[in-house]
Amino acid sequence: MVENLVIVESPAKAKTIEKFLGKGYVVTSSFGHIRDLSKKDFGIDITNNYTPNYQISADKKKVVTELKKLAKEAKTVWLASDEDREGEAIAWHLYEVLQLDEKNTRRIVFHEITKEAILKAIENPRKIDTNLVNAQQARRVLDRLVGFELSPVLWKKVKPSLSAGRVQSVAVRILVEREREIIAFNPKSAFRVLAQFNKADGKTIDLKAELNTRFDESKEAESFLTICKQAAYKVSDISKKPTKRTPAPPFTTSTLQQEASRKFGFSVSQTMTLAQRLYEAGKITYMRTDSVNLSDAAIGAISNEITTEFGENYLKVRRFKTKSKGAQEAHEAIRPAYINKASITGNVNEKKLYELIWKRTIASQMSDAELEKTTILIDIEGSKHQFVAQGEMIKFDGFLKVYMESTDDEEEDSGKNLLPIIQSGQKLDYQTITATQKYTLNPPRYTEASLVRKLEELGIGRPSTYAPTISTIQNRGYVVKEDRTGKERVFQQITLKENKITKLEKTEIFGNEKSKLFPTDIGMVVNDYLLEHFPNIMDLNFTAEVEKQFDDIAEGEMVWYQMIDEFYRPFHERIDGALEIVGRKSGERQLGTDPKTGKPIIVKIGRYGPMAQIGDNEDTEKPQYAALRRDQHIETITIEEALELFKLPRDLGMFEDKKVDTSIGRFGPYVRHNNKFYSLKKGVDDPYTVELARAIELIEEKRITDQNKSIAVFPGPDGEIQLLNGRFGAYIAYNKQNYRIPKDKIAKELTLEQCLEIIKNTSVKPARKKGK
DNA sequence: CAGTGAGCGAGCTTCCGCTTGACTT
Repeated sequence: MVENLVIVESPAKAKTIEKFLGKGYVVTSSFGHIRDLSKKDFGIDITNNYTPNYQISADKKKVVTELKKLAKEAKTVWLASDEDREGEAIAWHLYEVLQLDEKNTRRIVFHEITKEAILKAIENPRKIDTNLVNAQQARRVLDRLVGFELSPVLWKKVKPSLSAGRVQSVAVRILVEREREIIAFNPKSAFRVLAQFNKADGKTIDLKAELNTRFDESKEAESFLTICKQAAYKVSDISKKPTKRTPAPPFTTSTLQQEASRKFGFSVSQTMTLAQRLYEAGKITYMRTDSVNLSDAAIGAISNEITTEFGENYLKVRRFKTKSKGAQEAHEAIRPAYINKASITGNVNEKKLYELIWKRTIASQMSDAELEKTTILIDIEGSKHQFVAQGEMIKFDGFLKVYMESTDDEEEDSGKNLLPIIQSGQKLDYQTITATQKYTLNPPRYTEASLVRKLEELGIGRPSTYAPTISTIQNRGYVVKEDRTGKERVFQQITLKENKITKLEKTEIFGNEKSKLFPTDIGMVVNDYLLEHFPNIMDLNFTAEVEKQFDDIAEGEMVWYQMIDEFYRPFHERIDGALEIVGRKSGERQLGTDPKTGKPIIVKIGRYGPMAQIGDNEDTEKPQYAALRRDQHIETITIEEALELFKLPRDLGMFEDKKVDTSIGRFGPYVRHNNKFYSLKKGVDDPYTVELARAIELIEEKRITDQNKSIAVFPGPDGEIQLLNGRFGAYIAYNKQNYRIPKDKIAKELTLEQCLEIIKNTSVKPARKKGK
C-alpha cells in the first residue's frame, strides 16, 4: 500500500522529487500528455459544441495501465504536472482516465525543483482549474481544425501529403518573404575611406581611422585622395566616454539554441538532444522553458561561486523579467543543477554545451563591464571632412571575465581597436589612405536558430515545438537547409601611398551562405496559395490574437466552444470556397517565347517537381518538357537558362552499334549507352560540350572497375547470389537486398553454403519509408 | 539510381504540444 502517489510529466523530474520527499511518497511520471484527439475523422464533433473525442495514445497505453494500478493502491494522488495550460490539461486527463476520486486527489504546482518549493506545494494543494483546461482544449481543437482542414485542401490544389498549420505555415511565410526581399534587393555601393597613420610628431605609432563620409562615385573618392596627397593632418580632438555592458539573462530554450548555433554551429535539434542528455544525467535543469527566472537557492549558490572565484566586486544579483510574448514560465531558466561544477564528464559536445550554460548562468549574476570609449578626430588640411578613430578599453571586465554573448552579424573590422597614446594638436603622417568600394548587404537569410528567435518574438510555437517545427518544414520540402556559394563581383580600390595614387579593380565573393534556410519552389507556391485564400491564418499576429482569447477562456470570461465556433464558421466557408475553384496551383511563370518555335516558354511545378515547358498543353503538338536543376528556381530562372535545359539530352553518336547520349539526371551529369549510365567527372566533363571519344573513355573506365567489383557469383534459389566489392568493403547482393559479411569471414573464401547462411541470419530490413 | 509531365481510382497523407526512446546512416 502506497500512501502518496505523485505524478509529474518527466521521469527525470520524478527521480529528483522522490529524493526530496522521502518515505511515504512514490513519484512517477506520465511522460507528457496521455491522451489526444482521435486521429481518424477529425476527433471533434463539430455539430455538438466541438466535443473532443480523446483517445489514449498508442505509445501511452502501457504508462496508463501502470498509473492506474498505482493510483488504485494509493491513498492520495498528487497531480503535479506543470503550472501552465498544457500541464493543467495533463492533470485533468489523468484525473479522467485514472478515474480518480475528488476526495483523495490533490493538484499541486511548483516552478522550480527545490525541496522548499516542493514541500510548500504539498502544503498548498488546490483543485484542477477547469477554465485553464478549457483554454487548452480550445487551443488543441483550433490547431486540429486548422491543420486537418487546410492540409487536404493543399492535397487537392497543390500536391498530396503537404501540410499546413498555425505554426508551420507562418514559419514558412517568414522565410519566403525574406527570400523575396533578397531577390529584389538592389545593392548600392559607396567608397569607404580608411587611413593608416604611422607617425605622430615624428614618433612611430599605429593608428587606423575612417573618414566620416563615404563617396558615391569613384571620381569624388579620387579627388579627395588628391587633396590628401598635399594635406597636413592634425589631431583636433580626443574625447573619452565611459560606457557599460550588461550580461544577458540566463538561457531559455530559444536563446540556448541561438547561442549554441552561433558559437558551435549546432543545429536546433542537435542542441536539444544534447541538452536532453544533460538533463537526464541530472546535470542541468529542464531544457524546454521560456523562463529566465532562477530559484533563490540557485542565486545563492551562484553568488557563492562568484565571490569565491572572482571576489565580491564581481557579484551583482539580478532578477530578469521574461519579455517574450505568451511565455508561460512553468520552469526555471536553463542552468547547471550544481553551480559549483564548472565542467562535467561526457562527450565533447555535451561538455561544450554544459560549459556554455554554466558561463551564461554565472555571468548573469555578475557586475556590469565598465568600458571607456575613446574617439579621436583628425583634421585634414584643405578638406571639411575628418578622419575618426574609435577605440574601446575595458576598465573593469565584470561579467566579461566569463562570458560574452555572440551576435548574428558577421562583423567587419569595426575599428574597435586599441588606440595609441596620443595628444590633441599632434601632427600625423599617413602611411596609406585607401578608398574601397563597399556594397550594401542584403537582409540576412535565416538560420534554424534565428528563425526560432523570430517565432518566439511573435509568440508562435512553444519551447517543446521549436525543434520539431524546424524539422517539419524541411521534411515537407518547403524549406532546405544548405550552403550556397556566393557570386563574384568587381569592386574598385583607390590607394594613396608614398604620394602616389593607384587604382585597382579587385573581385570579391559575396552572398556565401552556410547552413541557411532557403524556401523551395513548393514552399513558395504553397505560401502564396494559403496567403491568397486564408490570409487570417497566415497573419503573423494570428497566434497572438487567439492567445488573447485563450487567456479570456482561462479567466472564465469566455466559453471555449463559442470562441471556436466564431473562428470555425467563417474559416470553414473559406475552405469550401477554395475547394470550389477548379484547377491546381502550379506557380506557373511565363518566361517569354522560344526563339526557335515561337511557342511560349513557362516554368511551373509539375507532377515530379519544378519544370520548364515549351508550348501549350492544348497545342496539337506535344509540348517539350525539362526538369529544373537543383540550383534553379521558378522565381529566379531566366529564359536563357531555361532554354539551355532543352539542349539536353544530347546525342553523341554511336558506339558498339548503340546510341550514346548525355544529360543531367538526379545524381548529376551522365553518359548513357545501352541502357547503362556512366557518371561524368565532376569539374572535368560538361554534358553540353563532352564528345563521343571522351564518353567512350568513361564507358571503358567504368567497365574495368565493374569487372573488379565482382568477387564471385553463385546460383541461388531466387537468382544469382553475387559477392561484390563495394564502397565499404565486400558484401553480398541477392534478390535486391544487400547483406553485410561478418567480420570474422574473408569474402574471397566464402562458399555458397556460407552465403546462404549469412542471408538467412540477416534480419530483413523493414520496408523503407518512402519520401524524405 | 539517371524516365516521367494523360487520366482514372483506391488508399494514404495532415495539426500543435506534452514527453522519451527506437530507429537508421
